[in-house]
Order: sequence, then C-alpha cells, then structure tokens
Amino acid sequence: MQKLPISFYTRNVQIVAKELLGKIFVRKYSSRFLSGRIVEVEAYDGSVDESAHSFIGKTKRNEVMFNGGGLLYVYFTYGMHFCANVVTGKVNEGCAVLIRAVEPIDGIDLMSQNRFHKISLSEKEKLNLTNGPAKFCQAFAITKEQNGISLLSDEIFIINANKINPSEIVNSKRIGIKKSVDLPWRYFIKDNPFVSKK
DNA sequence: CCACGGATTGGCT
DNA sequence: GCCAATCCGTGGA
Repeated sequence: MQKLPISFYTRNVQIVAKELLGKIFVRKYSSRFLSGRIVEVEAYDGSVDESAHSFIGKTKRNEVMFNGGGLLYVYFTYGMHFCANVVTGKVNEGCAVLIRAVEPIDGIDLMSQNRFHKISLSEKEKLNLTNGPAKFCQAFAITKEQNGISLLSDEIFIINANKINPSEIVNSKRIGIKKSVDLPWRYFIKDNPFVSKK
C-alpha cells in the first residue's frame, strides 16, 4: 500500500497510461476513502495529437496539463460533465492520461449515493457506477475543485499495484473524439466488466 | 439489443 | 456562434 512516487508520473505518457492499469485510485471524501482499480485509460499528447486539449497551446482551461507529471487535470464538458486526467511527463509537455473507467473497491455506498442518490443498486446499476470518464468523476465527487491537485497529496492519490501482464492489456482507438481518431491510444484490461465499451 | 438525439455550460474562434 | 475526451432516455427491431 504505497503511493506512486513523482517519478512514476514524469515519464512518457504511453508508458504511464499502460502502467496505470491495475493501480488503485484513492479519493478522501466525507472523512472516508473512495477507491477503485483503474481498468481503462486513454493517452493524450499535445505535441502531435489534435484531440488533446493542450494541442492549441496553454490556455486558462488546459494549463494544468503543462504543469508537469503528478497532477490531476479535471475539465468540464457537454455543459454538465467532468472528466479527470493524470498529467504525465515534464513541464510544458502537455501530456495526460484520461481515466475512463475504474472497478469500485471501497466506499461503494458513497459512490452509489453520488451517482444514483440511493444505496441499494440493481446489478445493472452496479456495473454503471464508474464505467465511463464522467461517471467515474460523479461517483468519486471529482469536480473543477480538484483541478490541479497533486497526486502525492493526502486528498487524492494512486496506490501502487502489480503491473498488468501485456497479454491482458487491450489496445484500441480512442472513444468519443473527432480529431486524431486513428491513434491507438486507448488501453483497457481484457474482459473487465467495468470497461466502458468493447 | 442498438441507434439516435437532447441536455446544458463555458471555452475558444 | 459553434461545439465538446459524455450520459441517458426514448423508440424501434
């Protein structure tokens, strides 16, 4: 049970994306802890990737992506949703990993409240708790308030776990974007029921 | 089961 | 003024 060190995050975004699979995302909330195993991610690289928010250069919205590995970049989209990214690499690189899905571990009752405003869930609702980038943020109560927070903080951090075997990692094109659609920068754990889409 | 479209705000052209 | 790294409800097969 050890926090990932800063040196984990300051590496190449594709490496960090793959290695984030299987790690445990932890969020202190209401004097308790929410946690989940990361099962699906996407890499965004502002140097070559038109779909990365950082591609256009630094703005007020995306500046956290330029502030170096080990930060949480949270953005607001579609007028109602938040999505969370792990910033990677060096200062001014503009790279980040979108967390697309986790498998709930601790604090499932709180996540259920945050998502569905009730404790008792149907089987379908249980699978729907955190299987998408905005669903994950809603369950974990992540909003613009958490934008820029350090992943070495005691509020939000990621716990180390064994690497996922490469044979268990599926690689595909990213989901829901309109630019750079052919880059194969989505990674997810094979056959995991909390992955957002096949 | 799948496809489609509306919701709803803020960032950037 | 356009439109987004999404989600959910609806309607049809």
